[in-house]
Amino acid sequence: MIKTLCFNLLDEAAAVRALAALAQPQQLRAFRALVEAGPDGLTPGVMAQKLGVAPSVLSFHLKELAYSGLVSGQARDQNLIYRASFGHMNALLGYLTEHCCQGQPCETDTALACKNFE
Amino acid sequence: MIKTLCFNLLDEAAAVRALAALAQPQQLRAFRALVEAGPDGLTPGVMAQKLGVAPSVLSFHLKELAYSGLVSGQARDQNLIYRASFGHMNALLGYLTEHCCQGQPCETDTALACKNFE
DNA sequence: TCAATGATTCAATTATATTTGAACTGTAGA
DNA sequence: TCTACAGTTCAAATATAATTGAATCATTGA
Repeated sequence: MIKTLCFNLLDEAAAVRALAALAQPQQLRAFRALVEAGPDGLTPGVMAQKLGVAPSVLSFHLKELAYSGLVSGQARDQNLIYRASFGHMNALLGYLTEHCCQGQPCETDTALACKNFE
Repeated sequence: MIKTLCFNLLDEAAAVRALAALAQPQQLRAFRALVEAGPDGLTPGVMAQKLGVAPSVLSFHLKELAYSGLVSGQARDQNLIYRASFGHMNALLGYLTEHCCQGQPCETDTALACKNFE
């Protein structure tokens, strides 16, 4: 059965922004922490502790991630909550699948195939 | 039916290298050109023309791509042939699916779902 | 209102990436 | 052997990204 969730494909510039955001180790870790946290998200304070980085550094990296579209922040009470934008991550995977595997072995269902071997 | 092709998951450092390689517009274009070209690959000369970049610049970018594992080069007659390493690209998609979408909407078959809407 | 907390901003520094153009290497054909 | 061709390498210049620490802003609780 096909899931009904859909997403827009990115253009090259958007894909490059998203890739660049994830190509930075601190940002990749920050993003993964948000993915793990799921829809509840995390506050910058908690993340800074988890990741062991200075608040200003984290703030810088979160801004980069937000600019790339991969995370979003929302004020809530006295805290901010950041969340992974799963739809955008999806769109990135869609871009890569569409433009970087064209007609090749990794097409369409390889990711699924992989699942079966892990 | 599950395809039998498999690939190793990347570690964080390898994933960052591959993401960084694709996060550079020239490199992304070079890689896409190789993906398009498929198993036949392309020579640097042809690529330089296609992409409109100086040979030394292309050489630099191909080296980056090769270092990341996403392309490989092979001497053949008087030319070099570069090819996309589809298995490595696969491994990158595997890493992203595994570590950046955990238990979220984009899990497993969303890429397929996307296919149905394009 | 005042201090404390949570987070961002900014300018300065440091570190990395990218481009350029010239020099170099290896191979093939005259 | 000499020249031409296909690519790569290298040092220098330029551009961009990441870290630091201090200053700032907004919100809460006393």
